[in-house]
Amino acid sequence: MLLADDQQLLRTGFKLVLGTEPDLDIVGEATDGAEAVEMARRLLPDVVLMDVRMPRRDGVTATRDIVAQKLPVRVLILTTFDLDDYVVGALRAGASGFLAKDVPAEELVAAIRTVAAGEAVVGPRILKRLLDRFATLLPDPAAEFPNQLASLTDREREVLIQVAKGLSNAEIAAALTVSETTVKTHVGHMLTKLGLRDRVQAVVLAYETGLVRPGSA
Amino acid sequence: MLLADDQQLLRTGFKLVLGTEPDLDIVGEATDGAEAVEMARRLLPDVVLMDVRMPRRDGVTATRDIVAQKLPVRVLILTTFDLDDYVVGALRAGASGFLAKDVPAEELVAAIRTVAAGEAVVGPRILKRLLDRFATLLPDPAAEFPNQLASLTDREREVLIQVAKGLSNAEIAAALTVSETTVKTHVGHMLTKLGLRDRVQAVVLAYETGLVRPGSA
DNA sequence: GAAGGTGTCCTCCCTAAGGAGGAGAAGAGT
DNA sequence: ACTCTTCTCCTCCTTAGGGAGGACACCTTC
Repeated sequence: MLLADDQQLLRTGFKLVLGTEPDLDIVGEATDGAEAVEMARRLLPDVVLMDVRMPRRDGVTATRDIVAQKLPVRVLILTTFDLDDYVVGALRAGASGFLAKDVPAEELVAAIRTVAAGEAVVGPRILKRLLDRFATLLPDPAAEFPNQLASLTDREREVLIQVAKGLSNAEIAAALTVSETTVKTHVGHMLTKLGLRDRVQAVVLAYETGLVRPGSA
Repeated sequence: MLLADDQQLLRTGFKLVLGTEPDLDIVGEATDGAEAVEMARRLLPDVVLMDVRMPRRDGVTATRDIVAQKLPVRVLILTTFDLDDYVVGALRAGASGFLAKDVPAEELVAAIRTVAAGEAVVGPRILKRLLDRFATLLPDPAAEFPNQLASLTDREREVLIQVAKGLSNAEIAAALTVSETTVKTHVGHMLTKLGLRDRVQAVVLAYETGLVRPGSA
């Protein structure tokens, strides 16, 4: 395990707590982000305990570097304040967990073992916020399609999906084995029902409502 | 606390485990989703332990109902298999936590207390998946756009973004304060560079590559 | 100063797309 | 039986979109 925190006092505290656990070894201590990256690469610890706020290089970008190098190293972020910005940034950077620094010792120890096992840990308060935010970001698979799409007939919705794949009317006709005229009729009805001008806007709406999603193509 | 699970055996198991905790009372047991909603409203437990898969009404929609009624009740979802779909759905529904049913007893107890305190709990394996997914959902400024988009000039990419909003050439021209001819030139170049046939396919590509994302419109 | 890239604009031309309007067949509901 | 909806297909017409090809201005870079 690698300790990365600029506060000497805090490092000492961690060493005290973790020293009682025979299976957890502190193989090094870094006092800033740049040093943390260097030591992670050299010492290959299972886990890096990384403070977010550090001189020279903050914990988030340091995490990004470590993860980008594809080292067999998991990063557990420690924060004094559970600010969303840090958490989201660290998440993107590829951190395996986040804990507030005020966690009880046993929880910290348990968290380190969990992260070392390749799973994730997030402190409860932070998790709460994260989930709230996550919920608003996520498309809802179970949700009914808001109002508008409901007015479409099955066939029209089907055509819309084909349109949202980037297919021309002729291609859709071939795919559904109907005439191009029929496709044009469906497309026309679909557009007026949805109040759209052209198929381009239909594609946008399909993505925005979640009728189709990136990656499902 | 309210137990909602259609398996009698499982309910008994939970009662055994939770019975040893003096501060945790099971105030009721529901055997399906509809019943769970009704009992939650009537008994107002601090926490509902809810199975995802239940007859009549699955745990996710039941959770949605409970949350929608703004009851002072937190829902902790239990899953046998940590399938993403359930987790995402439950999240959207407003659940406060998710645990796999194979958690150790102490963890379950701790989780219930955490959820009762208004914070969130997610089992480590599930959390890992969730974080991975979350990370991909978040815009990552550091990621290069995969190959193709890189060949576009700034202006062409800018035009593509406008196209992906569903705007016509004339509208784009107005938005960028250039002539429509210019826009057509950019669109044409953009299409040939990306090997696309028309603007519809351009929209699809914009969404699929993450150049634009659902919700950012 | 020449060359390449970019951004701006033009004309000429052709086709896919979309609107209007109508029509027949099959099924569900009254 | 009758109506409503959906799906199917048609014609006629207009236009936005896209391809080809060229032109000019402004940068950097060599």
